[in-house]
Amino acid sequence: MNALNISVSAKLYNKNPEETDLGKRILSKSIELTEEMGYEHVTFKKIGLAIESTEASVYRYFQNKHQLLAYLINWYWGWLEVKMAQEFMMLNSAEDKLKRAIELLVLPMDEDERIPHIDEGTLQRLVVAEYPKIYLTKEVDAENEEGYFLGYKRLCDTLGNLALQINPGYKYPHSLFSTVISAAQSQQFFTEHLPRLSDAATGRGAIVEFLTEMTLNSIQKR
Amino acid sequence: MNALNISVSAKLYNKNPEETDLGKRILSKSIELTEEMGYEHVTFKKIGLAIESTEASVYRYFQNKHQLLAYLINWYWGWLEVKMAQEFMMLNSAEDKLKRAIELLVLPMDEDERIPHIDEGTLQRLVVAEYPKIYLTKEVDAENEEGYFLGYKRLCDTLGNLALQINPGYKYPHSLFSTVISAAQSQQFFTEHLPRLSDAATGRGAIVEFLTEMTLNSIQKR
DNA sequence: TCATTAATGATAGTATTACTATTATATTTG
DNA sequence: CAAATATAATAGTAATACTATCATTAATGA
Repeated sequence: MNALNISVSAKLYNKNPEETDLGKRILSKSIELTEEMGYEHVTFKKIGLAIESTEASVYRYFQNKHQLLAYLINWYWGWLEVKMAQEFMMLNSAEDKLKRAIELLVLPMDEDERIPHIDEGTLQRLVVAEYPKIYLTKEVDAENEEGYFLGYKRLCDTLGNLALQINPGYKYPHSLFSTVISAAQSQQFFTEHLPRLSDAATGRGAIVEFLTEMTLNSIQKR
Repeated sequence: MNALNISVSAKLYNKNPEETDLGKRILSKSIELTEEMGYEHVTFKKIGLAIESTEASVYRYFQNKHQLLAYLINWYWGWLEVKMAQEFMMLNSAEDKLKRAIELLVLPMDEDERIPHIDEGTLQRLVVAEYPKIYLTKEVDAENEEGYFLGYKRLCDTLGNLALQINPGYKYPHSLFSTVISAAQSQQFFTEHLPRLSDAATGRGAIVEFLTEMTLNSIQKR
């Protein structure tokens, strides 16, 4: 069906939403609703209403709101990795790849027409506003074993390996890229809502520049 | 009474908890409970029980759980600033001050005996596990106007100004320190729960080193 | 010292949430 | 066509996040 399929751990759903029409509508509408009213205000009842079905139907696909959020966020990281892999083919140096990766983290996304039920731009804004909520819980260790955070980890590894290509002696590739990915999100949020916590009044370009400088200066042999 | 008083915006409480015995017990126990069972599982009813009073009493001090969390986190940032100011007096160079600031962000805190109703070590762990939850909401703009995030902003400014002493031309002091403060928290969390997202198996010393390098390499004129 | 006020305790009640369960109906598949 | 499966419709429950009321106690001040 789809030319493109993003893999998400089977522990992140009850029933695979990518396999049915109703499932896809759940994804589509829950992205919309969550971005619009914020995770705390979303309920399965509201999603049921939005997909013109019922609460019970949503529960057949996801155990609860938290699992649904984890699914969406993992889908996003998975999708970003695919995007990056595509773009990296056209680049030669690890440095160029890292620079482009940072742009992909920060710049607005346009819709991928191969996946009509997911609006990547809206999903990106959702991730900016909600991503830490999937791991900042007391259930983190149990959920970690279920693979709730694989998307983030993989992305971190990928970027960390690029850093090691530039400087094999760099000691903190994982820390650096968990920091950079996280900062990419929070700087977007701060620029919009808490501008005193950023210097990006001029927009996303400044965020990209800040992160790129920070990344390369950290890695560089000296 | 107290030799030391941390100032927290009056918008962060209904009735000042520092002024009464019951208020202090609320602070003390809610820190304990939140750190222990996680923000999501805390209720005012449970806090009421823990202070041997009632739900209604807790509501007299704080409008809701969210405001209470914001209070605690602001108190923490305020207290960190005081600590830093104290320690900075013994240091001369801006670079030394920054280094020490990063240590204070990451290393475990010991109890300040002047404030017996607040266990700073427990509060620090609470902040590590919960701090983004106070701003990642749809109410962020309204709460920002009420001063819910002043503690974070002030700390960011203070550290940003130190950076500007080292390099007055540095373009991203706010972005850098909101990133560093945030990374200080999340690296502690990752080290404990999602170790693939950090390289600090050796402990907090490695986090300090990572952050210090990243900070100084970013600021340095070159 | 008494009267007033303020703080707290005890209890009840409400709307919403986060589910679980049941049954009926439609659709698909073998 | 029979059987299995997916979904829709509905009901029900325990917990949560409050709001409200009233009684009791403690503190204050004339």
